[in-house]
Amino acid sequence: MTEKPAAVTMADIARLAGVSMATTSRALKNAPGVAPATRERVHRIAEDLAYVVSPEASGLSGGSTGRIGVVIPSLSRWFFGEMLEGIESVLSTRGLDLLLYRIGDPRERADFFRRLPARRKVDAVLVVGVPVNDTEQERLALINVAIAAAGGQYAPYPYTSIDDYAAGRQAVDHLLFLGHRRIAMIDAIDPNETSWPVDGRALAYTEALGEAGITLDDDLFVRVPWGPVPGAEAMARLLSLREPPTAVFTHSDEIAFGALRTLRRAGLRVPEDISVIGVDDHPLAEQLDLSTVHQDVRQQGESAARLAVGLLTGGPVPGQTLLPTHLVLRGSTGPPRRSDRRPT
Amino acid sequence: MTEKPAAVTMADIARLAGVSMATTSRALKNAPGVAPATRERVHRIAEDLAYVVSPEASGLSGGSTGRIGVVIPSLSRWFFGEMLEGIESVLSTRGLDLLLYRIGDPRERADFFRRLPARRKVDAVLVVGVPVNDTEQERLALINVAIAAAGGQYAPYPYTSIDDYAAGRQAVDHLLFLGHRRIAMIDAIDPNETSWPVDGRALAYTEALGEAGITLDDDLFVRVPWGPVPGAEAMARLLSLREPPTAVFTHSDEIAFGALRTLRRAGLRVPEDISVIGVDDHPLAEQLDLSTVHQDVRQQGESAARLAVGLLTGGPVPGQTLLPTHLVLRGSTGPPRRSDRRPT
DNA sequence: CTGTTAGCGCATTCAA
DNA sequence: TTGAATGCGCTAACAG
Repeated sequence: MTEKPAAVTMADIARLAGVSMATTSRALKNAPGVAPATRERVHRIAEDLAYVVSPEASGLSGGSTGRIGVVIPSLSRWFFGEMLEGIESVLSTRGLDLLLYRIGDPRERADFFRRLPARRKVDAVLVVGVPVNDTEQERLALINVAIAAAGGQYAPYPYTSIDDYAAGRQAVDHLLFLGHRRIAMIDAIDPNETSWPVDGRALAYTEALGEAGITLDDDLFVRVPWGPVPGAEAMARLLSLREPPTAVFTHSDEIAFGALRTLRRAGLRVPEDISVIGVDDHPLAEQLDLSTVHQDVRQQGESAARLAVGLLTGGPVPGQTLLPTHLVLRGSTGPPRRSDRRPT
Repeated sequence: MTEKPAAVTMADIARLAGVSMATTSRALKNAPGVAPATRERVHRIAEDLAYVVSPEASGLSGGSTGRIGVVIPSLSRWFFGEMLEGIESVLSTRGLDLLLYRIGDPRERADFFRRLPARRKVDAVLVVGVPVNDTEQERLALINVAIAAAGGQYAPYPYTSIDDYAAGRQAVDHLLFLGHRRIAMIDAIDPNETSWPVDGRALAYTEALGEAGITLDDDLFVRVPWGPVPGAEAMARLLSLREPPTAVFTHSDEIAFGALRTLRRAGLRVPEDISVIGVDDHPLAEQLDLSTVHQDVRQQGESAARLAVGLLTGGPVPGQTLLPTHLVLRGSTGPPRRSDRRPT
């Protein structure tokens, strides 16, 4: 292996420009107090030599890293990918680098909070979709940097998300409006969580039914791990009831996809026999003609990233940003059959 | 904002341990030449004080960053998310950090290669799904670090991917085996690319048909931007032909999803009227009962990450790793109707 | 507006 | 096996 050629240093360009390193440094970072002519000369020389400051040296000396750590449970799921894209887009325009920390299963999670691999490596941490419990909060505090959160907030950090309760109400209220009375919900549980915090969407389900004077039926509320396959199985369970629901509200679209599949296999028609509605407006929801509650995940990512940047620059940041959601009605929802309207 | 408390430095733990910083440094990194007792004492004290070395200082002094830059076109698409997950998993076990650089549209791309934001920030670069042209290769070389690639390789870097040609043959040969003669392909083009390199899957399509003695029909080969919506539109175009195909091979599953939707809306039955097969084995392919060619994307990510790490540690790395693919037959493919077997 | 002076926290010589 | 000395490349006071 050939040795790396020594990189161009600031000293080099200072010499070439005939000024001190201090001036060079100021000129390069566009700090005030440099003659325009000098500044331009320095910039040109730096450009010619394709010079870039060493982040290590700069960080060591200046105290900041120019990096933001993003802690996230998944990279392959659409929701998190979209979120990450939003985050990345604002960080990159701010010239900040994005350091990725994925914590999927409980082991990785425990490991992250025990070892804190982000220590001394980032200026701020952005926690995405991970409810941080008290113990974890204590550990996280050791990193000693600003912390913000997005999409699933159960800790005292500034955060951005949708209003899950409102989203749930939009879906369930619509089913009620269509005339459904026997409405099921397939909720998602995180198998990693010992005690999952109150789910806004599930709360919306129970309250909406309650307000409509409908007695809750435990059989109609099923909780499964996230994903299309568990969604399909849950739907099968609902179909095996003596009196199946006429409509199903799922925690997210990808669960609904599974549910739709079960219905198709069972030879049932949607929405004539059963209505289905999800949450997300996943890109494939349109392909599957699934009614859903739209949320702009990318925008959540952008907003959360701005929070993190705001904390960094010391600016005032809102403690909580709730982004709006709205119904997207497609072909998977409709009124129940007449015979179902007035249950025996 | 309260001032950050000064962090624990190596000098602190050296003092506590009653040894020099040199010894402390050696002990901490388990370098040879330290008495076991000393080493253990140092480690214990470091543990107690929750000390971690400053990567900035260590990097500045030692010369490496401990970071790998990943250049990737999308984060929200399943393929890239899955790839990233594979990459992240091996890097994290190696104690390396993952710096994310997304280059989506041509502007971001040009910007990346012009500014080279990864300069001096990483020990190696992993390029995912981005064909790097000659000019870009020259620029990339300026970063002066090891480079590896994954999934879409058109540059002289060690890389991992599937054999696109083989994957295409698996799909098209199967359609031929079923008895189809009038087979269409919906290929994906990257609108960012001026001259897209030869697509292995498209090549497989033309060669397979050629070997079967089938004359190519330009109308049956359509190229569209990636995604379900373009896929749906392409399918519509194929259906508008005087003599539509009896089977369609799509560049990827997500294009096939769109195609399936068009067929459903058109009231056509799959596979009785038209067969559809994709590539990827996307998680939702099963939900949609789509036949496809399976590839293990996560494993590609892992393999590529190992390449990058290998380059770093100076170990010998294979120039090219091709991962296997295999047919997954589901309900979207079947023999053509008898009347179609012998076209007039 | 510009230069001088000190470090930032650590890894390496080289001696001992 | 250990320690002292030196420098990695840059920023931040402080003077001028």
